Amino acid sequence: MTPVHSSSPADVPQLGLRERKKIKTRTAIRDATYALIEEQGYEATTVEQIAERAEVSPSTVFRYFPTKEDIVLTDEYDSVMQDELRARPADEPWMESVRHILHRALDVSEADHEITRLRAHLMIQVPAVRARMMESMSVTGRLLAEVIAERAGRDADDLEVRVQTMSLIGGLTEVYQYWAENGMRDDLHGLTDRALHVLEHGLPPKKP
Amino acid sequence: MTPVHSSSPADVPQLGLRERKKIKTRTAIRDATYALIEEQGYEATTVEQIAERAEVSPSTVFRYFPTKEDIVLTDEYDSVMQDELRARPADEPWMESVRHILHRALDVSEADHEITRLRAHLMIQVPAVRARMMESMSVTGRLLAEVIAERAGRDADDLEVRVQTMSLIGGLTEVYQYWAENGMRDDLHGLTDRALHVLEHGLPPKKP
DNA sequence: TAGCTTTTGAGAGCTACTCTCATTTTATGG
DNA sequence: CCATAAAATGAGAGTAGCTCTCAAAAGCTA
Repeated sequence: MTPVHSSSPADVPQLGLRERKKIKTRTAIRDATYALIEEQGYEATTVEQIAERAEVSPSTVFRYFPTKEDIVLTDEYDSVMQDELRARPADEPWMESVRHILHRALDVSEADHEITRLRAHLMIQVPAVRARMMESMSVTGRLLAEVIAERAGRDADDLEVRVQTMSLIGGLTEVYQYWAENGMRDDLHGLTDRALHVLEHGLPPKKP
Repeated sequence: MTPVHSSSPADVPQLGLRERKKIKTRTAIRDATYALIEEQGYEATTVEQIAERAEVSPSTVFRYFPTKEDIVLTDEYDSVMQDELRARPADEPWMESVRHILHRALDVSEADHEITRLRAHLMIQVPAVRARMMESMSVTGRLLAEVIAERAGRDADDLEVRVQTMSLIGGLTEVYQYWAENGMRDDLHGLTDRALHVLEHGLPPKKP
């Protein structure tokens, strides 16, 4: 859900020079982007500026990332989440498994909490980013659906499975949005638990 | 959810000439857009072409619609739905109310089923359109939240209310997507009922 | 070192979208 | 009915995201 971008430069030793350079360029572009956005904001930052600071040509930027939004938003963590979900005991209720990996994902994102916050900020400020984020959430949803389908003994293309999954994604996206709108003060773990409770048992009556 | 664009030209008599012309221009742009998209596809259709066929200048097109996607997607029906939802008996369980207005909305969209299908098609073909549609769904969600909050005796800004609402929206969006992907053969009413059942009672076990 | 493949940069081109300013069109008040 | 204000339009210039092509540079293989 929330990614890591700053890869330690030493953890890929056996790769060829070509591959290593690619990774370097990729992170250079991302870092340049994050820096510029914090200085000037998202819209004010042009791809040309990004290219300049990353010391590559604009063409190269687009070779690495299809759109400007993707520079900020791409995770490589979807499949990791999927694997972790699969690693949970097969007889565990899937909602319980989801709860587990969500909290794990939150732990990871806390390590990168600068970026988590920047993204949250962009999400409520920049419509294009929000839209792109929803896109990527629905991709995550597809992966989730496969695992949920396994557990439920159903097909991943099942309407029921897909609806269940995307309703989950929708609810969780709203948690993030809520958190961002309220100044990122609340504890995301707590909010997530409240959300999962609603999704499992429906709206509890009254309270305020 | 799905809008009407072709407004009968006679149902706005007491409006000034100015207002009438505006409406005419608006629908001219929309009709031109729909026609061109069916002839050439979405991407191949430029705003310049749209302007030409609608007999206005490109500037005017952008004065009426902020983005190209909006020409295809803007509904004026959100507030109508909200009103209808409010008109339901106050003691009716809100899920039941939602079911009612969804089926009503589907009836309306059947009247315009050309456009409903075109949109569904664009939704699975054009990422930008899909993204924009999700945006507009989440706006609908905000309106829904207000009514659901009333019924549940809660605040519309409540995390619980917002999560419930957006999970509903997420699930329903997936119904539309499912329908589009499967050649728009199924009955949307039936699919919607199945979705609502999942959202209310969770994933039923096994079946295929 | 030679020859092959991959990556990069330069640059041209398209289109969505914005802004400004002059011109036309509609509304209004005397 | 005309003069004047207000609103809508068109023309045009400009920005930026994004695509494509082609030739030069860099890494790989023998």
